[in-house]
This record gives sequence, C-alpha cells and structure tokens, in this order.
Amino acid sequence: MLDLALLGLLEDGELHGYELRRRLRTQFGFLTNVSFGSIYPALGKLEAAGAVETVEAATSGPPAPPSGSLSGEWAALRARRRASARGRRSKKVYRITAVGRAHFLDLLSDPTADDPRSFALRLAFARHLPPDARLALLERRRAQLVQRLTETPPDGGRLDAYARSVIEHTTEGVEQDIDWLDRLIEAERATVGLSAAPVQRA
Amino acid sequence: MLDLALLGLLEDGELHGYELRRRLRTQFGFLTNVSFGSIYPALGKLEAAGAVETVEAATSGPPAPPSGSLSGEWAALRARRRASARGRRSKKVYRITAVGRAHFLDLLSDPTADDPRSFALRLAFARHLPPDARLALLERRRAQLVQRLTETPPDGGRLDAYARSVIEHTTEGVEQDIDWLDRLIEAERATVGLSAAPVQRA
DNA sequence: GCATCCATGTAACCAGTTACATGATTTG
DNA sequence: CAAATCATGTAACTGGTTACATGGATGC
Repeated sequence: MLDLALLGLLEDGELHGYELRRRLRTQFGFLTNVSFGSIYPALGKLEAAGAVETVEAATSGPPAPPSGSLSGEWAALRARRRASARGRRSKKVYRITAVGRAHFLDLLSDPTADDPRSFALRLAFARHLPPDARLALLERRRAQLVQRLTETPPDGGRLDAYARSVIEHTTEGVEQDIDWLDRLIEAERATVGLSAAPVQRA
Repeated sequence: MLDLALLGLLEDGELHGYELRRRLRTQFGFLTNVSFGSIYPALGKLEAAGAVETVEAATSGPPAPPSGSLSGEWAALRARRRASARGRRSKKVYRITAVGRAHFLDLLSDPTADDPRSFALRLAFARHLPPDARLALLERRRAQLVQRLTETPPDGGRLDAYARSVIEHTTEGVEQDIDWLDRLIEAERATVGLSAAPVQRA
C-alpha cells in the first residue's frame, strides 16, 4: 500500500519524505494520517531495494519543476553546502529508478489486493496502466462488489434498527460504488474502442 | 475492534469461535474476512482477562434459545460426554461476564476510535448505549466527516481524470454519510425528546 | 471409507501505529 | 531568541494476516 503510494507520487517528481506525507494527506482523501513512522522506514526499504535513490537536490534528472520556489532552491543549496561542509543531515530527496518504475507497475497490476483503499489508490494512478489493465482493474473490483452484494444476508429481520441501518447504508454504498464503476468502465471501453480495434472481453 | 465485535455478539447469546466468525461474515457487511487466526487468540485474551468464560454447552445461564436445533443439542451432549470421558476437546462455548459487559460498554463509548469500520460496528451495537452516549457517538462521527470535507483540497485541477474521479467519488461518499448521520441524529433527538426533558446540546 | 464441513489452535509474519529523540529553518 | 514548523529517524507495540497442524462429525 504505502510503497505503491510513494512510488506513484515519485513517478512525477523528486520529493522528500515530509513532502510525500503532506501530499498523501492533501491529494488523496483516503489514505490520510499516514505517519512518519511508516514513511521513513518504507523509503529506506525502497532505497535498499534499489527502487528509489536519493539526490542531493533537484539539480539533475528530469527538468526540475521551477515551480516558482526560488527560496526553496536557495534553501536546498545552503543545505547542500552545509551537508558537504559539516557532514550534517539535510533534506533527503528521493527519485524513482527504473527498477522502482517496474515495481510500481507490478504493484499497480497485482490482482491479489482487493481492499477498497488499495483499489482507490490504484485507480488514482491508473493513467500509468495500459488501457486493458485499467479495464481489468475496474472489472475485477466490480466483480468483488457484486459478489459482496449477493453474500449480504437476505434476513435483516431480527436485527434492531441500528444494526439494520448500518447494513442498509453499507449496502447502498456498495451499490453506488458499482454504479460508479459502471460509468468508469463504459468510459474506458469507449476510449479503448477508439484507439484500437474493439476487443471482446466479458 | 475484534474485542468489541466479539463481546457485542456474545451480549445476546453464548457462542463458540467458529460460529462467531460466521456471524461476523453474515450479519455485518463490513468486517468480513476476519480470520480464525485473529478470533481464537482474541477469545483467549478475553478469557484471560475475565471478560468471557467458557461453558461446556448451553445448559445454564439465560434460557438457551431452543432454536429448533435438536440435532445440535444432541451433538453438544455427545461432545460433552466425550469431553468428560476422554478429556478430548470439543466446542468451546463462550459466555460474556459482568466484567466483559463493562469492558464492552467502555469500548462502545470510547471516543478515541474514529475509523469508519469501528464506527459502523459501534453504531450497530448502539442499542446497548444510553441515549445521550448514542447521540454523542453520532455527533462525534459527523464532526469528523465534516472536518474531512473541509480539509479536502480545493484544487483538484492539476490531477488527471482518474485521480479526480476517485477524489470526487470519495467526497460524495462522505457527503452521503453525513446526510445519513443527520437523519439518524434527528431520529435520535426525537426519541430523546420523547422519553425525557429536552436536553440542550450543540 | 472418503470428502467435506465443523472446530480449535499456533507460529511466523506484515503493515501500520504511537511515542520518543534529534536537529535545522523560519518567523514574529 | 523563542516558538513554530520543517525534517528525519528509531523502538516498541498493535491488530491483524497467512500458512500450518490437528482432529471430530457428517453425508454420500
């Protein structure tokens, strides 16, 4: 989960841990409250695995987005000078590697992750997937939700009002998710149909 | 989470682990897939803490629901005979204790648990709460969701269609949750107003 | 008698948390 | 210069998971 999120964010820009956390909080409504205690170890693991590498500051690689933060770049420069001069620590900016990109795609296409948060995250990064994998992701999720609906107890009679309300509300939520997925699937099919010969799939 | 669910289920009936799991799967749409690897250790802990106790079969305590399962009772009888005769293991039926009931109420009223599943679970068991605690539970949840909405980024402009769709859908879900809570709160206020002098609270 | 479900349990692991500790930078 | 915010990290813990091991009861 976290690996996926971090790699995804790093896919479009070099970032440091603190900023990664901020983006998780702001850009994704789900996946709030990820704590530093998770992020830094995760980044460490990813670095050890060669999926990301640290860069001293945004100097090389893809044209660093100027983003109008002159003060930020000055700060980075100063930090770097300090860092080399006194060996002190500073911001650790991470960049995704080729290995990391491959790993990211693996995580993104992995069909054995069915929890809602993981799905939301994957869909949010779906632009990195080829169209057919995108479609597969949506349809897999849809099938899961449909099955959950069928598994929902047909009883509900002997529960009190509170429990019943919870169950009904949950069920409604699932139904709306399915509708939403249907719209997405339709849109996806349309674009697939446009860009290539129509593929027949369930 | 699990403790709460187990105690809540045991509040209305003596049950064994396997059956507890089955009920979690069927009665609650959320909280599916709780595994035995969680349940048995949790029951063990609860027993060690004195929150539940094992009974050999449904013989004493609250009038065992006959539930028409004669074969079930025969099986229990036979199992008990075996158990005493050969010291073999059999179904371990748990009953909640006074300590357990107190613990259950604590968990149910604990304001420091804000994740959605925990809330759903507590609301499902809300009949065990006094009306004011019920109202407090609902209003706390509502406040959390409202805050989450205000924290949602007003930007959304520079995200691609997939990420935007996820965020929008999530936001809609939160809004519907709030509407739902509003209805529940209103209903709750009505019953409170009926049974006692109207209390003024935010 | 064999498969299948009911039933309990353990061990290893995993993804995340909180609390703690440290220090640099910015701002009033 | 003090307070707030930026920034990184570690250790202990939590609440679960999967995989494994075992065995009784039921149904065909």
